[in-house]
Amino acid sequence: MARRRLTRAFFERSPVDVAPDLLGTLLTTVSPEGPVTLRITETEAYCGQDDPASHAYRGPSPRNEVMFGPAGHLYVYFTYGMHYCANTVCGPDGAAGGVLLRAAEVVENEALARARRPKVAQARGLARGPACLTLAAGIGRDDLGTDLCSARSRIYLRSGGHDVPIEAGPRVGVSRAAEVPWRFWIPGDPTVSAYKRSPRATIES
DNA sequence: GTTGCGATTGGCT
DNA sequence: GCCAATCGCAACC
Repeated sequence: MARRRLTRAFFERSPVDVAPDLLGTLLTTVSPEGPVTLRITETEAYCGQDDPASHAYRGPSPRNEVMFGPAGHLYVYFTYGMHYCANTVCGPDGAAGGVLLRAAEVVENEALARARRPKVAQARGLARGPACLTLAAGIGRDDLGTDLCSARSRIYLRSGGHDVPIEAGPRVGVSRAAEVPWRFWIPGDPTVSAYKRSPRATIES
């Protein structure tokens, strides 16, 4: 039987609880070329205005306003002048929590994922890294604000149906709150991205 | 108005 | 391992 979409209640919890629970879940994006499904293998939690590393730390702005809205929506941001990254909004309205989807394994329609990532040789590299994941899934600027819990959205998450092992450690590439262990991954999975500490990383409370 | 740099990636040394 | 690519945001002047 088909698995149901993850519920609003799933996302209304703290991002620190949601992030590990997203490991092993299935992200499907439906486009005119067909569906692609990814099994999430790596995530990071960002805790709104309590978290110096979060885009929401300094309060609402045109860029981050989706994070301040209801849980279960997609926050897509553009960075380094060329990449998109995707988060699920988490926590109660206004808390501005989010979980960054960092890496995944392609489990349905690898052919389409490969067409979107023509230079990648190995299957495990198709969605290895947050900007690679959005490319393989076909997620971009237009998907900002998508309600993942709506029955009609073209992007949704479902339970993978299995418990998975989980490890936690510091987040990749953040220059503030660099020691907080809010990155979660499936240990040993070849699609998990390489850890890189930010060259400007400092410790904050 | 100007400047510095980012929740990154891939190509080159 | 190092660094360029490339642009929007936000901090500063």
